[in-house]
Amino acid sequence: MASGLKDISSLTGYSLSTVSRVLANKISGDSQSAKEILSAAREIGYSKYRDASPSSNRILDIALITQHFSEEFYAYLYASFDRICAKEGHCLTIHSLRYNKSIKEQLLYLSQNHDGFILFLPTLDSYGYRIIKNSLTGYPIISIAPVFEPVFDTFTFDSYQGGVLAAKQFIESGCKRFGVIHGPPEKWEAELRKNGFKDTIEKEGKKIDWDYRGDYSFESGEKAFHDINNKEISEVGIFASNDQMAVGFIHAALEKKVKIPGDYFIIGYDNILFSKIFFPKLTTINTNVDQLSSEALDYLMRMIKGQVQIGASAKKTLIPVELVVRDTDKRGKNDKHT
Amino acid sequence: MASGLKDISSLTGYSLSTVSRVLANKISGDSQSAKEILSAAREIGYSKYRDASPSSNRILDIALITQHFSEEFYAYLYASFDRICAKEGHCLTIHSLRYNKSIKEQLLYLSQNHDGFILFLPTLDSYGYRIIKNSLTGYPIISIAPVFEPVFDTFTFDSYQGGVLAAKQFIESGCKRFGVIHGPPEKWEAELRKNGFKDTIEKEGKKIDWDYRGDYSFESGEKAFHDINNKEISEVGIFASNDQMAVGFIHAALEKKVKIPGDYFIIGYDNILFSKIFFPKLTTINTNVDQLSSEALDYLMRMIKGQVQIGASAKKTLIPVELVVRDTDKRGKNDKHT
DNA sequence: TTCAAAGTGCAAATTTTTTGCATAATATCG
DNA sequence: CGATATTATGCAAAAAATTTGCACTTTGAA
Repeated sequence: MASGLKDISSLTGYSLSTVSRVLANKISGDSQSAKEILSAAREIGYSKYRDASPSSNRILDIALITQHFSEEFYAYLYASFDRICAKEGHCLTIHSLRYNKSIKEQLLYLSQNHDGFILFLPTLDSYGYRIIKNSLTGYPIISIAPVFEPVFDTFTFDSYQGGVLAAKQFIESGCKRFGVIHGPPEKWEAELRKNGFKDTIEKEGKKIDWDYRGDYSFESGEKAFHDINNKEISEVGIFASNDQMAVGFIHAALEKKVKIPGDYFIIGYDNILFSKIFFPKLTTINTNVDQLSSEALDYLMRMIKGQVQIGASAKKTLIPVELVVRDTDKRGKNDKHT
Repeated sequence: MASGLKDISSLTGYSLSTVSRVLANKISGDSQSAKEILSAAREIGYSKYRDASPSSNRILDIALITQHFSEEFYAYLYASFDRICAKEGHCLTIHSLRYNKSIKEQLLYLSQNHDGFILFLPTLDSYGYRIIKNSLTGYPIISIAPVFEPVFDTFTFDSYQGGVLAAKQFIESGCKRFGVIHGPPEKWEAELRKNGFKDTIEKEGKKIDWDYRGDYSFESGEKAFHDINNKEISEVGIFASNDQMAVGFIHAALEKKVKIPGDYFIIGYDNILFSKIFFPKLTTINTNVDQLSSEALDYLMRMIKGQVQIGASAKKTLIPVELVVRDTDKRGKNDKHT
């Protein structure tokens, strides 16, 4: 089913020359003819479609490149990016990188069918990122994975601010003692969440009375509870680096008939579905994924259209997060079912 | 960055003629040269790559076509298909259909870059499926969405059997009264789950004492509890058409200090993450997504290679499901933490 | 060892794409 | 409102890319 200019010509009614010129950018891509020709070219899969400059009339294909993981968050992320992309009339495809194959090879192939990449590769190291950068110079790429030193322009949530918000909530509601459940230390955003919390507490002249090194899992939240419970510290405002650990902590506490809120107060991070369903409803930090998608895509689009320089410096954009007050922080104690 | 035979030729060292012949299937695709040429052709995105017959040496590109939804299940599904696909050395991409654009147009475009489709479109009606079938005759397509009358060869879980398993468990553990929480009636698989349960109960000469029409949501599970609780029927074995409703039911029950298991027994369906985490741990029907992916992909591969006829009759393949006994059915009462 | 089948490269044949030129349509400016 | 510049279009010739006939080489089975 090889397709050529002839097919596009007979499909649209324009002559071969016109079709050729549109696809070689010898005619401004904004005319009616260009629009028809480009859309026909895309539909029949004409190979030079992607060489046409990304005018207002061309559907752009964006690849979200990640590694699938069986977690609610991924479903959220994909749905959000897809929704925002659809709003702009562009097309999103999702791909999972294989680590047993050459990253370069995989991305090179994908770059043929797409106009730009959004990378979400939280486990990739700087070295990996540089390989990508070097094999695709001049190709529009942004990243949405939290890293210390970004190689690509990066959009992430303001994890540090999340910690700050949690700390402020505890302080303002009169907590006197503070604890924190860490995420895995190799995760950059986990450190930021913790540091935002810690710094804010200490700036107020208070200190962290207890901390526990978790790994983001439900089980490590349970273990965290048993740890603090053995030490018999109570009436503590505890910030968990994610909701899973927060929920694990509460679960273990309830089994032991320990009151939350009451004996402990908890704020989580992520606002996963179950944090608003289960009893007691979890106070947590909400991340607005649509806002992240929207800003990231907007920037990528401008990159593709040549309005933003590619590859100069790698800037970071932090998307604000917000506190969602439910029932597990101290303040929520009095007005439970909101 | 237009690429041609010349590029492939200089990349692989073979002459233009050889390259041309490999890509036009004038040479068996199993030779070493064919392998090198095909892989180079794919990497630089040569347009006729997909015309080459799907020999053992060609990477196949499969599209999983769905509509994204922010639910754990979707993340599971994508990860599973991707894993199985990777095992075979093929490449999976995921796409979300837009209902405000021509389905035909979108799929036509995708068919250019892929060797076959897996459809997961639970909300599409027969009419929509027929449009797809007619616009892509001869193209390898299978479906994994539960429907009454399949248009494409379909692989789904044996929902009816799930209901049967739940009923048997209740009967064998000595339950005397039975209830069911429906899923939305327009969902074919929800009806099957319910019917499997009902038929098995009735075959034993018993009857369904209570039923409630839910909509798969957590909230409708809570409402179901309030419904049965007002009617003061107790010691009932209740089969919920999904875990969300089962968990909602339990949640509402625990708030009212009603015992589960005890006053009610519950079996859910889906085995979502939280069903094994929360207390009491939910007895449920597990679906083996990897098995579904594996069988579906295997069949699609054979379709692509021409070993299975396309478009003759639309057969259904039912993947078995299994009962996971935890704490909420009657039997689980005695050995809680397993 | 022999012979058939499949693979390879060169150069010619064929197909596809681009471009020069003439003309038509559209926009711009006084 | 008309003169003029700019852009779009199609034909046919030119250029580029791809396929194929032919001769030669390699490989594997008998």
